Amino acid sequence: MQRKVRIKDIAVMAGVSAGTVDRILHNRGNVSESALKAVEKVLKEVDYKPNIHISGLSLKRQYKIVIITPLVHEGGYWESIVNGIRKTLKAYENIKVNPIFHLYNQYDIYSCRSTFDAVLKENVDAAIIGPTFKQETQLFTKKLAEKGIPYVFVDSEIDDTAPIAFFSSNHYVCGYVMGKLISHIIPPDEGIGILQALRVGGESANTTVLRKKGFGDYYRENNMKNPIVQIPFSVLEPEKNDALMHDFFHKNRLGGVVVLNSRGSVIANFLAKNNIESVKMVCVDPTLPNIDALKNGFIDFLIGQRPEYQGFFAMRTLLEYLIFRNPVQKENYLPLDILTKETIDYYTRFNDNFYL
Amino acid sequence: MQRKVRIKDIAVMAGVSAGTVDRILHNRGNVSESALKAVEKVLKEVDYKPNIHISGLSLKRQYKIVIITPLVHEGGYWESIVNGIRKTLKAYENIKVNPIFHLYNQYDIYSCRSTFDAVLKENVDAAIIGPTFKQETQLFTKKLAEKGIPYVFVDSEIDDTAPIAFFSSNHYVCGYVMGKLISHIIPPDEGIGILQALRVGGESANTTVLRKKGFGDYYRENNMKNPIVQIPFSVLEPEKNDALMHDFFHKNRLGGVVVLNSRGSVIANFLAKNNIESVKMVCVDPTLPNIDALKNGFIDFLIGQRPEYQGFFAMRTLLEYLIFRNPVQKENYLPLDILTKETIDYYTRFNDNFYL
DNA sequence: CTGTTAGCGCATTCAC
DNA sequence: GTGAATGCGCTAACAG
Repeated sequence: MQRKVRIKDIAVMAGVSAGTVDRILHNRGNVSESALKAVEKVLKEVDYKPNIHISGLSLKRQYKIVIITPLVHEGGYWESIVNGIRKTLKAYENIKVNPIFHLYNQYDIYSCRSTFDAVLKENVDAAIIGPTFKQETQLFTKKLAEKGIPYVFVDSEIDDTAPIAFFSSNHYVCGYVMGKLISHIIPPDEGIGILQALRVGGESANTTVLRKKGFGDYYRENNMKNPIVQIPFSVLEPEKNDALMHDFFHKNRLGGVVVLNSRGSVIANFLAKNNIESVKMVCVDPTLPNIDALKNGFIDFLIGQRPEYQGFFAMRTLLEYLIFRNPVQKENYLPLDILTKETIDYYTRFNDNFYL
Repeated sequence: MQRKVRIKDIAVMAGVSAGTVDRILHNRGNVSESALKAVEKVLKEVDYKPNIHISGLSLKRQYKIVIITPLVHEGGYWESIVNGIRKTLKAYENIKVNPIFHLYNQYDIYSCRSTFDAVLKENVDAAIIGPTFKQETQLFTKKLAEKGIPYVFVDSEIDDTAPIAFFSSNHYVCGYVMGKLISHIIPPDEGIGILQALRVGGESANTTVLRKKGFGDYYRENNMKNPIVQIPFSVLEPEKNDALMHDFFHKNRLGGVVVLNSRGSVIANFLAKNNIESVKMVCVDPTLPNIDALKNGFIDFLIGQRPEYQGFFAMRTLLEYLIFRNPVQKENYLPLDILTKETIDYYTRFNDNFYL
């Protein structure tokens, strides 16, 4: 139980004052070469860990942080991410941060673009980005980099960008596991329906593409024989979906459905309404409607991506980086949780109560 | 973004000094009736949330907390619980606590008894207990209660005790889900082997009994037809197990094995050594050997109980209770994580890195 | 460039 | 009984 080393201790050991140590720790300059050397020598010998809460207590600086995400829906995936971000702010209440939330329509590239433009006009200290459109995000982050504004990604990463960190699940593995799970619960000869959303601007979300690849690889590696069929579906014209699906399920006799985006409940509800109980489902994201479908037995396995933690750690990492400029771990893949009817309640209750 | 209310604010509102408010908040007495009323009135109007970090900063008191658990093994279940406890201590470093770890042999009731006796002789402020033997624990906690020492359980709860809280998974549901998983991966006619450990003192661990009940209920509710066979196994005479199992697997042709305690790797390793690859396995607890077996394909599904979080929240709850005497939530069931070969790495990496 | 000082929110003296 | 003063570890402002 040896006492923690404090700034004061370092000051004594280096033969300088606490103020000087603080200046060095924060790279505030105005320090002589000799003082710098003496302190750095001590720092190498001892393991100094600043106490972030106390630090924040006396820190006058306020950090302006933008959070840019797709539109948040109640009980949805992005709400969980935002909740996680808010939990960090609560847990580190001593640190003064001014969070600014910007939401864009993830199915409309123009909405995303104008949100990015708006952010660039503000003067922010850092950004948390939930990306959807690859090129737009690359352009945006390039401008952030030019301004020296650090940023982190949540949900997924984007090629050719330089975030200080990203927090996401491995979407490829997610799809791979979905393949495994569906293969466990339907006979090897029955058809599997796949759902994939269509976006304005022609791009399919990066995450879905990766999941599809994972699913396909599992399918091939394990010599699955189930016929694969695409389920037609439109996010922008939802009124057409019911007819599309009626037609589809009339023509196709499926053993199971795999939904590679978070909209599994749409299919599940369709099946429920039409009393089709034989179709097994594997879906992503414990959103409220998905949880309902899981509990009612229309979804058999649901994959969770710990969105609260993505948000929580993204904000926490950003704060620690802003305050101490410590190097941070860049790649952060969160667990993929396999949820069933039996385990879902414990899962959600825990996520609701976990604060800190 | 309204400013947090501080003790100072309450003092002004109630027309008293900060010292008086503090005395009232902590029930230290020496307060006049009129001051008490004025402050309590204000407290009802505002939502005062003390900042635990700053509180600890100026708190002189040191808390002596015993942690009583079964022996800790490297990469084992109980090590994770202890790690979680340590993480709380790190996250709340401003709070001065003197943790005392007591370990007993969970397969020997006499070891447990003498550990409890030793603890009763010390003067502690609170206890975290990982219970195994029902009666012993009831006797022990009764004595703690007489001394007014608060305690919390991790891993499982014990009937007829009054902990301020317990943190465990729902072992019944765990067994139930294990039944579901094994039913997904073996044909309906193949045999299932069940493993259950034997203990000195005749008692089988409470957790295993509950899991067995859950498993049995799933089996019956779903009209499973697989023959069930007990696998002979001894923890105290491990040298006999190899011969026992040889004999057993020679006589029985199994489709799968369900291990209701954390020793699944023992069977998995046996199967590996004897090149028996056709037997599917569902086990509990991502201990290092179990993780190995999962990755090598000898275990197919592993159930995780978030032991780190059990420890983390147990200690955190205890500290908050000791410092603020706030009411705490008593029942705390952690999630049951379903792990596979594909997801295990993300799971363990996350648990290793989660600090706070 | 540097040491000293005040103050963050809170608990704890110690005079009054 | 009570308010004012002190200190926890850290940062910021200021005087030299």
